[in-house]
Amino acid sequence: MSPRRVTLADVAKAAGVSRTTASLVLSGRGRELRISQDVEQRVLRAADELRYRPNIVSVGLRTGTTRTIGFVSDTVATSRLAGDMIKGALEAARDRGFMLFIGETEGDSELERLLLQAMHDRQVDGLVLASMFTRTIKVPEDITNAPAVLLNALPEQPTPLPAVLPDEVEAGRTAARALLEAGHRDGVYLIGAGPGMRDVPPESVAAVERLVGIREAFGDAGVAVAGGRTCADWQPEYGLAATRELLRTARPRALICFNDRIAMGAYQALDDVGLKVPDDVSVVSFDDHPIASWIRPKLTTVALPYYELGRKAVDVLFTEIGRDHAGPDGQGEVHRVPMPLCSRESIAPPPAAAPAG
Amino acid sequence: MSPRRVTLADVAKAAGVSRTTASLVLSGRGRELRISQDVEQRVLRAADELRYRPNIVSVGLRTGTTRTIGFVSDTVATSRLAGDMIKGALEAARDRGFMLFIGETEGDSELERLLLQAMHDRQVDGLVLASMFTRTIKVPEDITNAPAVLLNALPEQPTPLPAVLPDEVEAGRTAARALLEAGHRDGVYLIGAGPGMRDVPPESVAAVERLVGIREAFGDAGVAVAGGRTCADWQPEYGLAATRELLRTARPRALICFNDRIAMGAYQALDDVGLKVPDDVSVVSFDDHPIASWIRPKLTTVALPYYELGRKAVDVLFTEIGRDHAGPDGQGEVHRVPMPLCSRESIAPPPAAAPAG
DNA sequence: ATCGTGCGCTAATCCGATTTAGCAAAGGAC
DNA sequence: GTCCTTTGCTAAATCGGATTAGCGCACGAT
Repeated sequence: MSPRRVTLADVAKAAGVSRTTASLVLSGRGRELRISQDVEQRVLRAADELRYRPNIVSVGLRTGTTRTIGFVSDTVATSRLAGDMIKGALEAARDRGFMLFIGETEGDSELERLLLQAMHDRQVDGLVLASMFTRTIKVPEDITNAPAVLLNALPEQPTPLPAVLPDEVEAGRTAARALLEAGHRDGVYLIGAGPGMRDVPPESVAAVERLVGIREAFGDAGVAVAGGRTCADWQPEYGLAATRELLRTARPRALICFNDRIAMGAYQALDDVGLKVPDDVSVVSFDDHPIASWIRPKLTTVALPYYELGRKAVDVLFTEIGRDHAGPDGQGEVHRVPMPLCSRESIAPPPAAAPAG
Repeated sequence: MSPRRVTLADVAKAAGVSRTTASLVLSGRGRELRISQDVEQRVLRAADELRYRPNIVSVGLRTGTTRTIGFVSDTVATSRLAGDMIKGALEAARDRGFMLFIGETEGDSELERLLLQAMHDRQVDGLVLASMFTRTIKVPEDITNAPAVLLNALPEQPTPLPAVLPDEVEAGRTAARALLEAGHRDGVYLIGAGPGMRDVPPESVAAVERLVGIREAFGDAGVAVAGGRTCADWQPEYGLAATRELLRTARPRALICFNDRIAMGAYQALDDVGLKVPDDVSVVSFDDHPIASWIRPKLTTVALPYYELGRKAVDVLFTEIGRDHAGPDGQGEVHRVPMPLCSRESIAPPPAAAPAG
């Protein structure tokens, strides 16, 4: 079918030189090894005319580098949430002429082992180990064969692997400040976790860190959080239930929902009792899920910077690949990516506190 | 750092045989080439003890097959909608010991060219060309170098490439029947396209085919669609606007929304005028987007079978890879994947037609 | 003329497998 | 004893590049 691929030998023949010379010229080492201008031009022209492209498989075999990185996740690739993470990784890789292998473990460590093996069999130059939601993971042992980076995950035990994570603590502060700046000082309730540091779902790094940031910002402002409700799962129905429960005993002025889906449930609960967002109750949330701009009024939320996380992970991976992989270097660095506030329509000054502007 | 990988030569040495023999045994051709039981056992044991795994890069160079397929899309991978398509493809590939390269073109044909090149440079065994939403695409010429399949896309010009698509026409019938079976015969309106065959957004294969199915099912039942509204974009806000507009002049009994986001907007419009779903107005939709089960009442919708689409595409690709790539074989086959109805809470019998059950 | 020295290029090896062709030893026929 | 088979295994070539070592030539110095 397709005409055979053009190889270095073809180029060499067309230029009337040896494969060695052609290789030297094309790898830019012609000068260094004293190839004449004339020959250099001939080779370059031949390569161009024949549309020569080096076979990366061959290069991979000889040099050990395949210009390929593996992106292994529990279920990120196919999570509707974090596709942007892949996108960021994809583009960062593309910028450097690298391709991405994608693999999913679904949390199954046997699958993970197999997947990492398959990637090593294909001589990937590096690995990104990603998690759909921020959490601590057990770093598989086979990892150390190639440079690797944790994405949206922290190692259970100390490892030399660097990690890239959203700056959740600062996000917590950001959310809190958004309310404080609107003038809220009373009746601020949390939905999804809190108010105490122990009221968090297990395994959720995000919950803990967001809560830390929230408490810190309010603390600094001398404001006390009025209360909070945990949710078994951060889904709309649980947000709805938690908010309903809250409304039975309290009259909130503002809600900090721990994610947008919870906020969606909260909207429904508020609507049920005739409370208007943001006039009666302000709502701020986290993630910037697409629904945040679909529900009305549009939700003000602190965005998870998926795209940047993906990019950053690959960037860090490349410096890791570049590094001399000499001795054990202790603890991997943790990179925090800022979470920007998406100001929309769900925050207003509290009714009582709306004097002359 | 990591101990050097175990190679075939290591196994051969450990078993006290030549690399040839080791290769023969491990590739299962030992019997055929008269290798003795004794030697066979020695090789097998050595390979096992050393945990030998063939280097796929090397195999790729020698045999030309890399057990890798490329998944090229406009923006599927990172679309929150169609991640399941990747998942299906990933799992189908994994079942056969294949890995997936992911690439996005973002509709840029130059990027596409580069990406396909990069994949060929890595000797992929086959390609999936996917589109985020069903549409016709211009098939790049470089494609013919390897087996390929179109996913969620139809070729602009006839090609020998097979295509895998959701069965949208049948989905249209399914949606229509869901209403008919609930007893709806009057006041059925379409939101997003229709009622005429010319009232469809450009480029949207889904719109046309869904409309065909809807009209057919109603036609067969002797029922006339009461009317329809097109939407410039199938987003909630346009669904909201279109439904509002409709409500100004009509009193619908049932709505067929062309996707779930439109339905979300329709819900809002109905809510605004105090109409209850499904008691006053039944709603049925397409896609089974996550919000379909988040909004209240939960939306009955005809699901886009993303996961199955991805699986099917890879399955078809494998038969394509298996085929003798001999002569030009005319037109590629079109595979349609069924779209199942997700019955939830948004359909009820029309008020007048709710007699004794 | 002889030797040394750059210059400009190439032969040969390697990466880790697969695959073809063929060799040495044992067994059988005559 | 010779020749032919069959058996059981291996040497060598190959895939497409990168890389090391070194060859042949021209030129200048002696």
